[in-house]
Amino acid sequence: MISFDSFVVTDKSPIYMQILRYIQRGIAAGQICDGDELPSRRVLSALLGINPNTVQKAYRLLEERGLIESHTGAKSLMCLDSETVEVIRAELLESDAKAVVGTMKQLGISKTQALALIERYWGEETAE
Amino acid sequence: MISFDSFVVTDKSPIYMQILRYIQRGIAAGQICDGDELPSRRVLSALLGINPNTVQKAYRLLEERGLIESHTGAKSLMCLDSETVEVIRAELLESDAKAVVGTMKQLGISKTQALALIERYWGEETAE
DNA sequence: CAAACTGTATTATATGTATAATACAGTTGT
DNA sequence: ACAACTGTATTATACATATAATACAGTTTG
Repeated sequence: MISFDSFVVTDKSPIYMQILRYIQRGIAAGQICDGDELPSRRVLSALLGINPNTVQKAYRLLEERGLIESHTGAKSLMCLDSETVEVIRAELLESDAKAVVGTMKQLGISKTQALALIERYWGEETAE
Repeated sequence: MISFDSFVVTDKSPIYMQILRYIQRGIAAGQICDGDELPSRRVLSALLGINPNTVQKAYRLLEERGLIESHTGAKSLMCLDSETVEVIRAELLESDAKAVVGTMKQLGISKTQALALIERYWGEETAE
């Protein structure tokens, strides 16, 4: 069963989009795998304190992207192959990197300063 | 006169928020200074191809934050002191750094990998 | 079988964002 | 003074997001 423990709604973007991204990041990080069971619409909505329709909207998008399989009455399952996982991972990495480079450049930060800043905010990550 | 040449509406967030951020980043980068003249609501809306009311909403927020001064009939001017500029700069840097660190960590990237990725996407920035 | 769960669909309501069309008061430039 | 610009305000409309309250069909489980 996919966990939503670390899901938080701080963002101002639509909740159904945040759910979508949460799943995609889970896939990219290898925490969410093919065949994994998703919480039901009602259960997840109760868990997150949001409307079932909002969860449904997110799940519908995931299905349209071919990432999950849903059938009336049955539980919804993740539907992934290794190629899909790699594509998602690459997409997320690229968009993240581009975003940070873009905003930092706009602030007039040098590459060295940017790297130092990120290193500092990485915090107590010791190993690696 | 403050330039909006490098302003683009790609983001999904509200346009008036994007205008707000654009100004704030300009302030932080030192491109926008105290006393600078803002384009009028009508002119900027025509320039960006959006509704005057949307620009007004952004300008109103800037005024509520004390960053601009507006008076009926008169042109709107930036209203900044060095302390304000530093606060804005620090806020933007912190939120950007936190955002990228958060998302990269969620993807299970190591600090070294993250730094390498950013360095790569920084592109052809030669000096510094 | 029957109860309790699934997914799916519909209708209504509220709010935020954006547009459109005006209107009016104050300032600026000729 | 007068025209052309400013800022500000109002009303109406449209769309996206989110909630609420149901309803129904299919499955899973005891």
